[in-house]
Amino acid sequence: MNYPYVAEFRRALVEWFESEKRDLPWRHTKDPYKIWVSEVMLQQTRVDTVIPYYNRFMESFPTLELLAEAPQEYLLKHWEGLGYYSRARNLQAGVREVLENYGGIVPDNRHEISKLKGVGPYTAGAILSIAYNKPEHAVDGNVMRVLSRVLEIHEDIALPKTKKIFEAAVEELIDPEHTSSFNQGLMELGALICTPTSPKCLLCPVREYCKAFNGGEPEKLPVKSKKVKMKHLSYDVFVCEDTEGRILMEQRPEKGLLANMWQFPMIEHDEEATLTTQAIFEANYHVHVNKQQELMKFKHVFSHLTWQLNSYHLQSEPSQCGHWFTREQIEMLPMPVPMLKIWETLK
DNA sequence: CACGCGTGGTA
DNA sequence: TTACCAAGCGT
Repeated sequence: MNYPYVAEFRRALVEWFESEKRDLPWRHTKDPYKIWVSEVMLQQTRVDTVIPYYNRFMESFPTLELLAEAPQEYLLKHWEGLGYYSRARNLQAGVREVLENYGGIVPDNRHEISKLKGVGPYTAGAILSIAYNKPEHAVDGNVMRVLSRVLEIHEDIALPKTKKIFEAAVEELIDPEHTSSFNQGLMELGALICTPTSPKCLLCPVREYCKAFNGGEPEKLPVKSKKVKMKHLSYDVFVCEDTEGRILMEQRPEKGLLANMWQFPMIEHDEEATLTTQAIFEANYHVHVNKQQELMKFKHVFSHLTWQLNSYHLQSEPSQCGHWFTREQIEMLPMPVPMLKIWETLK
């Protein structure tokens, strides 16, 4: 790699991290299970968002055994609002693998830990370096941004193959005596100093060893291509309440978007089209509707698509078909954010 | 490899 | 408002 300041870079980064690191809940433990949970929650998710979820999760599932035994609906309720719900199912599957195949001890080597569901190259390296002090790379978006600037790497970080370049770089740079602080230091630097826009170079502990800073244009890095094409879908959503106060719910399929989450019945219609007729709803869900009133209309944006939701409150006769719940029971069901919005409005 | 998979914050 | 993100992984 031909980077002349390895020793100085390590020392400056580790010392900065030790003195400036944020006080975060998962930094009070070296329990590999807890580090694992924190790393999964942090995937594509902001620190401030994760903190309350992590704390609540550890109150309910302080050990790997308790998580392994949890009913999936109870687990998903703890993940409700955090997004990427397959992370929760994969985490539980991974924990069960550890109990079955490794005697309840999280593996301390990349080969075995990488076999666990939901543990990819980044998460493996993070657990190994933070919990076990192993000199393993943990390359995420922060690390690629920081090192693209420090080393002036112009490869497109949106391309999967580019990550190999950064993993190789970390393998050379990593401080073998302080693997945890080194890896976390790179990420903390990316989060606090070496930010995507307007990096705070004058506060950076490694600016003297940064090629982009010395070259003058750290904001031009990293190079990142790739645009996302959005799909738009429109639905009518029906909060159908019978004369006994029970409300009709449905569970989403076990694969795909919002898998296994609960929702009020939804019927898709093409853009700008008329609302679903009461007759169509009655036919689809086998209920007799007495009254219908508009609830709220709003847009919900996912990473790769948007929903236009028009919601209605229906009064119906009791029915034997479908899943009907009391208001108290609905509070226990894991629901995605757009359904929670409708629910909060109705209450 | 490209794409599917949530949500809330920010320029 | 649109765009782009923020500690990725599975398929």
